[in-house]
Amino acid sequence: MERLRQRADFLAVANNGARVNTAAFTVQARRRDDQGPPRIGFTVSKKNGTATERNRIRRRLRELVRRIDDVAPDDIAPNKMALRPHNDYVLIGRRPALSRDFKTMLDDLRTSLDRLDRQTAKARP
RNA sequence: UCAGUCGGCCGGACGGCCGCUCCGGCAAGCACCGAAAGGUCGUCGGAGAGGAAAGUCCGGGCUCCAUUGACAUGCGGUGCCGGAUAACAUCCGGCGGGGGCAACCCUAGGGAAAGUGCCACAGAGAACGAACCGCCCGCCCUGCGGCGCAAGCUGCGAGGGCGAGUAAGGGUGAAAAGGUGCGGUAAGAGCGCACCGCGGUUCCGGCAACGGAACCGGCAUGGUAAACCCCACCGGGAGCAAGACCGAAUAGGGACGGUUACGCGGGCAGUUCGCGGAAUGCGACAACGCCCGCGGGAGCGAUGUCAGGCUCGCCGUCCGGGUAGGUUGCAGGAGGUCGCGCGCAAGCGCGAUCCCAGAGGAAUGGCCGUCACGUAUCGUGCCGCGCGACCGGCGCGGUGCCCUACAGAACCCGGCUUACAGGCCGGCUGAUGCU
Repeated sequence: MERLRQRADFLAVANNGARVNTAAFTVQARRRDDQGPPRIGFTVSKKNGTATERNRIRRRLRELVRRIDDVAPDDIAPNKMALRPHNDYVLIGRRPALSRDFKTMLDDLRTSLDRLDRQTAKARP
């Protein structure tokens, strides 16, 4: 996956306004005006714990993003769940991400992405 | 067997599926991102967190800046001795002091006769040596007793007063001016003596810290230096966000060219310079900049003219600095392992062998399975004492829980400190039992 690495990119996504909260993380999204693949960044601030715990949160979030395309339930159209190209996403980790069930978090991410899609569709008619 | 003490080590294992980062080989289109610098994408093989990676408390390497050298002063640090080391506040081996039956542990351990300060409370007294209660002596008064007819004489483990002696005892304190004992004395006192302590000298042992012995001195020097201070030794500053290279967009700077398109005057500034003992004094200077004024010019309002206003250069090419960003520094090192030698040891030397993380919004992971370990509980077998109950120990089986503590490299090393579930190994000491 393409990663966001520069501070300016993170600020751009944060200022876009499209965001969805779940128990374990917050998702922010921003549409770019180019033809590149989706890019994603992770933010886990210091208030979430020690360096070891923050590492673990980021790794589980990263694994979520990697798995999002793999196994889509049959009852939902797969292209609706995936990360969209020419979009930037930022996942902000929270402390429950340390211990929350992995499959539950995967469902969380799917519904969040779905809601983000509808938000951005509403925002730019 | 129990209790203790010291040292060392490990810090889940194996497997499956799907991934991440780096290195090396091969292959490489000119595809993708970017204005550029540069980065991304394939395949095969290999490697990929710790004992503390942590705190950032010391010591170095490395980098840049500063620096003629030496001395002095200031500031900071270190502080028994010897050794190890690149260096250290570290380590090793000793010494002194303190604690423990012992193994062993603790120790910021120079100087208090250079000077200054402080020593609360209690207590009479806390430092140019004190005298409260006492003890003792002398004198006087009172009291009591004896002798005497009386005046008086005389005695007293009695009371009081005055004067002198004393520091043994009591009491206060963290500490009371050497300690204990004997002698001595009116009572006492290093006043004398013995031992201990202290100080000095000499000798012996030791590289040294220091230890031992002999002799001398009657005792002089209270404590506090993590109070100031004194002495000895050490120390430039900042850090990989160091530093090096590449380098936009935008704004701003310079040069040249084009365009008629700027010129002049004054003021301001300041770790500046000169004069001066000095001033807020006098004088000088100024690239760039800021302000004011004068003259000229250009542009702007639908257009022309006049008056007034506003703005002040524009275009092109090149150059330099520098920001975002990129690359590098950045993984072969005071390196690991093994062997031999030297050393009590810390460690050192020689030889062989190995290459062992390198991210950058930060790789080393996610989801599972099996097993081990631990723990709880249930069932069952054996042992204890002949049996039963209870209890304890051991074994087997089932189930549940934890399915693992502290914790994540960030330029690199040597240390220190702090955190840590559970476990393993070894040395030593004490007590007890058996032979």
